[in-house]
Amino acid sequence: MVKLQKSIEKRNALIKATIELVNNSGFHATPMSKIAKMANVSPATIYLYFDNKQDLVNKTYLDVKAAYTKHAFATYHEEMSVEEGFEIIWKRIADFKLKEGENAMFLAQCDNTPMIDEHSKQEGIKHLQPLLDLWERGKKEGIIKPISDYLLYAYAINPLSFLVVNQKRGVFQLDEKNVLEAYEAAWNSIKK
Amino acid sequence: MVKLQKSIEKRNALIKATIELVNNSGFHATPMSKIAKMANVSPATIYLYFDNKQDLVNKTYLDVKAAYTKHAFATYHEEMSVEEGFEIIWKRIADFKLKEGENAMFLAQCDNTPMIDEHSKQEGIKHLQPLLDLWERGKKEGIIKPISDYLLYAYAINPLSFLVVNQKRGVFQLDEKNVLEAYEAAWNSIKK
DNA sequence: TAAAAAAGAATGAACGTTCATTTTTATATA
DNA sequence: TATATAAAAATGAACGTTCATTCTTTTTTA
Repeated sequence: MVKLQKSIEKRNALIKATIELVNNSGFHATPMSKIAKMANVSPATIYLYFDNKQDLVNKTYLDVKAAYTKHAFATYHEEMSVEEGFEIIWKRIADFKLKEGENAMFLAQCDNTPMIDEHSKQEGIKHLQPLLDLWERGKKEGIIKPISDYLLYAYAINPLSFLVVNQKRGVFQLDEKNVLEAYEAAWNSIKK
Repeated sequence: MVKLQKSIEKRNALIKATIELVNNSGFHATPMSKIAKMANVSPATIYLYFDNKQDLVNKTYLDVKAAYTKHAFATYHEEMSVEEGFEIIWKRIADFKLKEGENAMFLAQCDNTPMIDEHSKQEGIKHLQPLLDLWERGKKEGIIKPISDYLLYAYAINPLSFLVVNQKRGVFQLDEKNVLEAYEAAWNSIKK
């Protein structure tokens, strides 16, 4: 009788390879064989860690989304004022997108294609609850415009994805000055 | 001796089928055979109109992008004030995204994946020049923040894509009230 | 030493594209 | 106006390749 323990490093290598290859070629244009090669693993081994290709990309998506929101809320706590909370979260998100461009680009692709199962997408959305709660509080206190969460998200957070994707493509350079200007634009668009 | 004239209706049917199928399944998951079937055409016929699958999707992208910008600038002319010009263009873009959700969703997928050739993407960007010119003027007149065009685009225009994509997925409903609120958010984020 | 993990080769299905052939179209001729 | 004809347009079947997944065997681990 032996304890079941598949190596977590191998799983991580597979996730990492998936992100890089899907970023460069898209989901259906990256063969399992290539993912296996990049992770230094046999194609058959992938199936010890994931049910199939779809399961691999779903789990990759949820992993990255979890890392993203963990980073976003790391220094936030509910005792903060709405302004301070928003600034902290926004800047942590910007920080994630800047430092982990590959991950951010992968999320953008997932969110704009039919690549990920609807169920996994719904799971991913749940991670953002603390931000929605903060907005709820901001609306109650009359600090944030009383409009839909989707509108708030569209103008406050989502533009960062656009910037990161275009930065990765070499069209645009995000730097500290840009980030401050972007923060100001974000706050101006949602504050009352 | 006979004049060469391939039917434009058939080409349009192929483009339309490509948009719908790629929206639902993604580029690599839509076989040429399916596109052909939806356009009521033999698979081989596609190759009379396009070089190959990649060419088909590139041309589809440029067609949709051209329709998008034509719609956006239809009622704009350079004699307008910056405020008026921006409002007109912004609302025309919103109108396009609302009325032609399929097209808007297709553009969002193209802009966030490696699906389209880099060269075709560059071609697509050129269509937006009138908007960039307007911003240039707005910056000179001190009406618009003196920041990068990408930042302006990210906060003024791009959020609409997010809204349309999420609307199509049934998560969110865009209506006239929302659109007005979104316009206000857009203008607040870029005005000086 | 026995179960778990991993490997590489094999399998069968799906797909983009091409090929050989048929159908349509527009004009030239009677 | 009716017929002939040659090029263009369209077709369905076929080809060769690629890929996800599975199978059998080997290696690792405790």
